[in-house]
Amino acid sequence: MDGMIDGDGLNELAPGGYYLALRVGFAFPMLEVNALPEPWVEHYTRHRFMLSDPVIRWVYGNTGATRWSGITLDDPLRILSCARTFGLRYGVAVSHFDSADAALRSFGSFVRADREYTDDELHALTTLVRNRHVAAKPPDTLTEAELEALDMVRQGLRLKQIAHAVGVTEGAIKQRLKNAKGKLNAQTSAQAAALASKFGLI
Amino acid sequence: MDGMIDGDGLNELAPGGYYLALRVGFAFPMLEVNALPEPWVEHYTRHRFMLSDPVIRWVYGNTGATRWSGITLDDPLRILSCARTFGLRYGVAVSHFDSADAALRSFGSFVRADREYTDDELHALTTLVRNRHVAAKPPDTLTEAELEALDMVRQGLRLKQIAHAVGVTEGAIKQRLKNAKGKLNAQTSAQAAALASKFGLI
DNA sequence: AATGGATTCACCATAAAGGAGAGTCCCTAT
DNA sequence: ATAGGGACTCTCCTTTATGGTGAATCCATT
Repeated sequence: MDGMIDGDGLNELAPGGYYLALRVGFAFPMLEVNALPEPWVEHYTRHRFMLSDPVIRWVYGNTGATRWSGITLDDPLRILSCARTFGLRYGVAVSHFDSADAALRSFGSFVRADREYTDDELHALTTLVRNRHVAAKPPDTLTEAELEALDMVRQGLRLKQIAHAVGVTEGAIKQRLKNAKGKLNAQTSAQAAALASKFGLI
Repeated sequence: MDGMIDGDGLNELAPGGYYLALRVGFAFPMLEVNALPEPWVEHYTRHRFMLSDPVIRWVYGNTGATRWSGITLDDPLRILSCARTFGLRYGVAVSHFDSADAALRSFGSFVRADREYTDDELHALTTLVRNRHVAAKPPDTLTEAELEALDMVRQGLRLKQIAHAVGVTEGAIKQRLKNAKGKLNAQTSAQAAALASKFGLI
């Protein structure tokens, strides 16, 4: 339903579930993918584990990859052992930090129940997070006029209304939307507006 | 540009800026509004203050409202005094927890530079966060068929393609989208899809 | 001065979206 | 049982969006 494809073996690398937070800025990520088991998500949410979670604290304080078992931060709420009771036994945390790119971070947590992760898998997951981080980068080539038109489409205005509000002809708005669709690789204005919104461009 | 209106006096209550995270679930909110001063946002982001920020830790551990000056949690990175150097002098933290509503929390941080907040203002901000929390609640009356159609609109499919993929007539898809627009109070399918996406419905 | 890019606009044909109305199916409350 | 209500379906018609083509303008770079 989501249209997300698994071209990078994520389902095989994390058969027990995973969590991805891509392009975290001030506090929260532009894109969040939560494929952890629902019971654990429910329990984690209800107990507000995030700020105490050693995995979260590790990815905020480090760059690279580590097995959960290699995290030496204290765990007063015993969140990691609690996770095991939900079947989340072996895990890897990956943190990617791209200082050149607006200080945006991406991180992921990956789980399997059968055995500890290998060094190769750690490396593969590091690469995966980096690739997803790059893939989630929004295009920066859209002009102000194009973004303005997209934003008004998102708000439910018609081309005629947009043209009148902006003070140009309807043809100009069409052209702006057409350009925007091309740059966002979108088939329709609705998709382009949704993409621009998801990317935080509007 | 965003269409957000200030019908609740937020600009007067927080002349120095504010931050709102509405309907926080597993880790991240459905809606984030960051109206803090840009230099502070930049500094805060680059230093990854969030997990250490006593204000964030307070809202995650409490319900209600407090002045920043009344937060007794330790502040090893001296984030609050650092904030003062950016002009964020007096602040209020509000945390709203609605256990009856899927364990979703909302919180906000509000700033003014001229004087400490009054009790009345604390109360007003508490009400404001609760109202915003409720207002951000997505409608739950959309049917599966309607959400399916909206999701395919968001992905850039045409009505004809949607109808063919789903196995119904184009007219049926139009009706589903019409119903969805009514329920979401949207003028166009593009707006409806963007709204449903923002609400996390699709 | 020339090149290229971005923007703006017009015109036309076609495709898609939107609106009104009515019928069917199914579940529920009277 | 039966009268609603909601979801779903469909048709007919109107309005709107999209795609293609061409062209003029403005601007920064070469």
